[in-house]
Amino acid sequence: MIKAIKGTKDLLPSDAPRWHYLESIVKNIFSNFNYKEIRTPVFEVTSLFARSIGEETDIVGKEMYTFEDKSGTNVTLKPEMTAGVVRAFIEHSLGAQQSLNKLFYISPMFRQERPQAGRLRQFHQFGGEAIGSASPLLDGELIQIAYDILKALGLKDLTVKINSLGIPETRESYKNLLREFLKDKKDKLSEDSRKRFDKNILRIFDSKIESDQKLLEGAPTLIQNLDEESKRDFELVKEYLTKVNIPFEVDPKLVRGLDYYTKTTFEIISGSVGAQSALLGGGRYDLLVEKLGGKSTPAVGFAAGMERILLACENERSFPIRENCIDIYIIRLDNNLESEVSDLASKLRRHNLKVEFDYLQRSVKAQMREANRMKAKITLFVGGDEYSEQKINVKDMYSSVEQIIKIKSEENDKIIIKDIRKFLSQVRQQCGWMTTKGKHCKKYAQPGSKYCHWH
RNA sequence: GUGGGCGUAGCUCAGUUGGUUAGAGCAUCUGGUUGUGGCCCAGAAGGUCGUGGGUUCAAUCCCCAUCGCUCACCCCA
Repeated sequence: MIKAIKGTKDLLPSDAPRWHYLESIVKNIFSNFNYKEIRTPVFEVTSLFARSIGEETDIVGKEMYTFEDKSGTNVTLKPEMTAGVVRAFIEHSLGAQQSLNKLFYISPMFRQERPQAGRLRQFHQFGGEAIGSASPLLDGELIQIAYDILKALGLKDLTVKINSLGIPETRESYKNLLREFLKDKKDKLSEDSRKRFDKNILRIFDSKIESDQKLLEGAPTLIQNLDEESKRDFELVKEYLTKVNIPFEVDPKLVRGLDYYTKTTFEIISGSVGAQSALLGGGRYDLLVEKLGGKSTPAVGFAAGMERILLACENERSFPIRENCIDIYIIRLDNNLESEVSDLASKLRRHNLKVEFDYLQRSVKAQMREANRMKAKITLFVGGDEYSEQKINVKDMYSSVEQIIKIKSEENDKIIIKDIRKFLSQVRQQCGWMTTKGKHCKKYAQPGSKYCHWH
């Protein structure tokens, strides 16, 4: 049996409602803040990522899906979105048409890591990028968008962490301070942290090893050593968050791995997923546009892991999924009426009704079971005496009330549509089929029940 | 790349301290009177016990290898 590649997952029909729900919230909230969607190719020239994310990072160093295409071009499946967005921004001179571009995206990403809970080789991110302004209002705005999306999904166990990395000059001098501080303790650091000491000393703060953290006690923090402008901007970000009621923690250890960050960085972590607890992360990247060959343009953005978010939602049972009901199931009473049933279904479907019928020549009982399973609001019975009198039996599946209605006038089919619609809307009103408050749907939507989508 | 755990039906899992035709629940299908669902009842279908070797009269069970899944480290969303 051929199986999906390691670290990739099929999103099956039963998963689709959750994803649609998440995507609709993302689109809605971004749209309230007037962010426009951008879609860039899934693969790009490899050098784009090497230059933006940083040669030294693990992403570029060992996690990219890189290959030569038939023309010999070295291409890479995108491991993150910012590089591609900035490339598109520059290539299409978006900055010339509009001084500030507020963009969002939803897209698959690829990184060849060992899979684990909340980590896949093909995964999905949504995110936002505001390119063209250095205003800390945008830092705050993006954190607010991110936070509001997670809240809209019903998530509770969230922590917003923020920090500032300052500008490269102050960061370099701070690194020297830290190097000085740790110099004598280097031998006592873990092996990984010793590597970080040489490669990217700031990342020692990320170490999960207790002894490393102990050695860091009393270390100078980056945030105390910021330049005046970064300090002021950071204050403004905090002010923004306070005003919009977003609880946050200043975490001087929040370093983040991508080379292009400057000033504000942030992360939102969840206590309801596994070890990979960062649901999203982002920050300012004021130098990246210029580095990639554009005009010097400040920017800020974030990226959110959709699988991780959905994992947190499932663990917290944070939102119920509305049962997928159909409007009408047509029952065929005589097997030789197959084409009539199909014909009727086609007409109803063209009237924007969700209609299903049996394609397998099954018995009436089996058809009814199917109608019940699909949670049809009403069933139509086609056949028998009524049908020869141009009438059909309509049944409200919730109350079991049946009614004979005329199916055809001499002139056209419009009358039946009208009557069926009327019956359907009565059914909806009577028992609240369309809402989760309705008795029937309530039964099916109970979290933990076997009818619930959460498993 | 490193380390731990696990592979029995579509799903969730029993099982045999090695011994005849490998089980359950859920799901699926068919029935329970001529044209009616949910509950209930009856029946059916569905498994090379991950794969390949080895030990043995005999392996789903013991040993080895391999593959897959999973969790954690690294790193990151």
